[in-house]
Amino acid sequence: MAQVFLAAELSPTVQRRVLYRELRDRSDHPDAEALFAAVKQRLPDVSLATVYRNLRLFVEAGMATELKVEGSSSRWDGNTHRHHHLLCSACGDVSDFFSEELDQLGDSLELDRGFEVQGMDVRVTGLCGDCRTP
Amino acid sequence: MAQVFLAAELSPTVQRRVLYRELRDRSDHPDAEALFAAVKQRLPDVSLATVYRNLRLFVEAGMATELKVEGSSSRWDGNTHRHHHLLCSACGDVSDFFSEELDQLGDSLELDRGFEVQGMDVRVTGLCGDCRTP
DNA sequence: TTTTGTGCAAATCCTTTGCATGGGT
DNA sequence: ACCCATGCAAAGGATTTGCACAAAA
Repeated sequence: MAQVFLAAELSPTVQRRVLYRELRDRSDHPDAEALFAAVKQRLPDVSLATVYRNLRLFVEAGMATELKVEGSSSRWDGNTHRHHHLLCSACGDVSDFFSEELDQLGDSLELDRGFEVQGMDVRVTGLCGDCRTP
Repeated sequence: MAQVFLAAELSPTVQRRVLYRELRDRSDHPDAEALFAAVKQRLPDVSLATVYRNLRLFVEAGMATELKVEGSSSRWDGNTHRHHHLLCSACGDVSDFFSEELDQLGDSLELDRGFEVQGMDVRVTGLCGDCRTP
């Protein structure tokens, strides 16, 4: 993990390390409050402001992504590999999915207006396994 | 336009008709403030609350879509045809694009966990024509 | 006259910021 | 000592809500 902070030119404070580890190790795209609660278990005095401040820094450094979805506050994503999202319209759950074909198609998209592609996020909405058959 | 309101079971008040028309006739995915300003030209006494209230109703009725993008307030989209979005990371511009292949691929996506697909929004980020070569 | 929609203002939620303190080098 | 990150509390922006009045049925 040390290299990550080194590369990002961010000093690896305890708060940052605990926050980053939490974000990286879970795949449920938590919001700031959830991360705050998790970090607080280890660092009872941490503040919500610190969580927000550092999430912003992580995003700037490419260590994380902000995911704004309707119906909730921003979700945060520590997965830096190319991937896309499944959004459950019933429970609000967000999960990752990967698709070779989609990525290839994305790379070769013919876009008019000379748009220069930097990235792509596919959001598939629907019902997750749990919500489909209760 | 009357049928749209009929189908949505929304009474076609002046405010709603002006707002809907504005939203439907522009493709720049305006935010609530921009729509408010536009509607105000015709209805000087309209309130921002009415704009927000009705946008929500439009979305519930499937007449519009909310588009939460980072770095700005919610954008609203009156295009009800299947389409995707180009987001310019420089100027914040949002535009539509269409792709047969993408839609077909989306329809046939093999998703594990028994996810039942309802819709798909592809967000391509990058530089729009204007920002690419200034 | 009953219902429904509106304008206004206040409230709420999420996120950011200013500032004094504390920790690390 | 210096600098940067933190905690706290206050500020800020976007959106929603309560309420009294107006419009429509």
